[in-house]
Amino acid sequence: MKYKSVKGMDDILPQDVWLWQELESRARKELESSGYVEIRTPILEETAVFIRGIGETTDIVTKEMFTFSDRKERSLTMRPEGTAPIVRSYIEHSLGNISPVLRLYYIGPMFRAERPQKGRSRQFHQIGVEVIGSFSPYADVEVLAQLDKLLKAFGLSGYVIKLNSLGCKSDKLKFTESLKQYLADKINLLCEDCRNRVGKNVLRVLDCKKESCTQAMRGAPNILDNMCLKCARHFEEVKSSLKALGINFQETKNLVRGLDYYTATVFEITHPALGTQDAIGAGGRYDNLIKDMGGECAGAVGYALGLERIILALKGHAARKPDRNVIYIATLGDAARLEGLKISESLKDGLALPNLVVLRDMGEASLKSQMRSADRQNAKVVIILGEDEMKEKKLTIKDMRPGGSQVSVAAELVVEEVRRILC
RNA sequence: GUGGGCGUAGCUCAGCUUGGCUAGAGCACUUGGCUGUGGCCCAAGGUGUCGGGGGUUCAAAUCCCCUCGCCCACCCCA
Repeated sequence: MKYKSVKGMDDILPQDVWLWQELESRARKELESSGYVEIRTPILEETAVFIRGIGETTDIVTKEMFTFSDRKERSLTMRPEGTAPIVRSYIEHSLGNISPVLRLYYIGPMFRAERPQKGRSRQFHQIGVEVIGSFSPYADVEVLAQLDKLLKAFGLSGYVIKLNSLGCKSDKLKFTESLKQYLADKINLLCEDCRNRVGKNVLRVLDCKKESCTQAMRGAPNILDNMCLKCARHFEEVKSSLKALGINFQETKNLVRGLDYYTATVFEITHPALGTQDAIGAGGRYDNLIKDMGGECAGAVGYALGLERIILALKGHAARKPDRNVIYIATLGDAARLEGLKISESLKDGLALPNLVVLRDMGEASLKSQMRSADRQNAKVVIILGEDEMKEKKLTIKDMRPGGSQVSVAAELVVEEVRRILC
């Protein structure tokens, strides 16, 4: 085979695409009915948007971005995530003027140059939400409640919402320092990865699964103990409101997010069906990002869902492929073929059927093989137009469902007759 | 970047251990049996770089070396 798709970038084939369309349309319906509006930002951004936005020491920025120079030596990057571009757009177009609290959503591909594995590819798709313009804990609650509802709308069950708070910027800093101090004389007890993490992102040592590290972390300082009163209250408010709404969550004190911009509330949705990449979605607050990127100070919360991972989690009890109402027009001869085209147009115009699909045969296949393909396409009705029918200005309409019969009607009456059979 | 597994028909795979007939099966696809009627049944239809390259051998899908690709896991993340 000469050409194949680029590593980690997969085709979504015709036989699978319905599920993607189904999930996307459910998401749009769900989110728009709650006042979210879609935003579409470009695939490419100036590299600096991500360095500033995600954090220059994060793994995403240091080793996972598709970055290249254009013809004028500008450094461009294919977006590895959706939040930084949206914040860029928010500032660039003063979107805060639309309304003090802006609810945005996006659906689209993201790109990270990682080694592919189950639930992880180099081009993957996210559905994400950003609420910009509020520091209130109720924004967090609204977003989480909406997220829970969206997952249910997808038909998902068995997922777990993990919740934590990192505290505000200065809390985070203080906590990072005290962790480093705590670990200063324990470096030798940690695994190789964690020794690295101490300098780069100490918080990650908290969720290392290695026995030796978990041991060493016993007695480590707690995030909650290092949190300022305001952040502690914020977190309490989020938790009690979620409980009041009946939304189940697990408080997970070692939950840490890898992107630098997260502050205060952070969360992650995991699903057991996935394998080791078990997060189907994650998000949190990013109260400093907008200011850090050059905008006015504004609070914000958001999350992103990995569509590929949602689909993996859905395997087994996936949504049913929607039923199509297929009408197949079988023709014999050139004149009939033209007439068939006209009929298919009048059927599409005249029949107000949901999911109506009118198929026509292209070539000069025998009636037998046309009937076969009609059957394979699950046609409910076949309209046969041959020489006899042309001569008499009539049509044969066959009901393909088990026990269905076949009638001959005048050409002008097709729409009516098909409606009688199908409706 | 680091481990491990796997590459034979469009798909799922057998054959490889112990080298040897024209490299197979099921599914799918096309056509026909039924010259204008689907599903079931029957029949016929394959120029497959046996992932690629090199080596060993009279002989390689099969053994050896290299390489590429895919998958799973680490790392990281949605």
